[in-house]
Amino acid sequence: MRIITWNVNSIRTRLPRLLGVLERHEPDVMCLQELKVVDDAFPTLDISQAGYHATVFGQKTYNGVAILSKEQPKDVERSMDDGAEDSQARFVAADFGGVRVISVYVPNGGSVGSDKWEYKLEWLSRLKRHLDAHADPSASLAICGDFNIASDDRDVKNPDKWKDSVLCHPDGRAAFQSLLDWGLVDAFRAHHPDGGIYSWWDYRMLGFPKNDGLRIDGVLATRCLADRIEDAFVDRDERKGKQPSDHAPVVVDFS
DNA sequence: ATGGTTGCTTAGCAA
Repeated sequence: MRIITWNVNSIRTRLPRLLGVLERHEPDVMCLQELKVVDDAFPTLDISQAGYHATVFGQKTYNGVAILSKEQPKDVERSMDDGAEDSQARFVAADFGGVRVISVYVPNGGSVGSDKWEYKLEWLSRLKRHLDAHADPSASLAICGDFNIASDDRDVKNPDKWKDSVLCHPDGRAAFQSLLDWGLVDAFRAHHPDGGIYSWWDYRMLGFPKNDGLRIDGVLATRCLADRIEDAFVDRDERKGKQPSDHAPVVVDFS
């Protein structure tokens, strides 16, 4: 089973690239973030012609997540079901052949100490509580997405530059660790323990040409799934050329 | 300490 997660930063602008990724990598499941369109504007027909179902939780202008899949989704959820008031589309989940897959777009956090920062930490603790209430660490579960957290400095090209940012702050890293402690393995980390492979580069300041990157996208898998990791890589070529997303797709294969 | 770029929406926000 091949799972890809990709923050496309606008499905409208990225559709040609997305169709290319589907054709080239043939994922069984593809988690998307930052669609920036409402459900009705999602290119369902193009995705369908490419051979994929689309489970969409869209939003105008900001956010929006989806799961594309060869198999029909079952038991779709579009919220963490915790009764919280949340106007932001950042969570969608479905079952595919006995594997529960969640596509998440964790809040960026703006700047440390801001309202957006508090929202990020609260959102992460809600996700942890969601797992406590609705998931089982001994079942097959993969949380895939843009976590907006580089969990340690192995995932940061220039740690000194980024150490005080919302992507590397200790409070965010602690929240990420509490997800792992619940019973998840960072699949990409497990396959590349040395780090030095990144999934996001700022559009500004020549981020990509200088490889000033961070790995903030990934797949968190429960143990039974993580035991079956066969391969994990970043499709760095997708960050090249005209109109790239600022994120590259992260691919993980399970036997 | 600021600013740099991209996308959505149309001057300003979010990332």
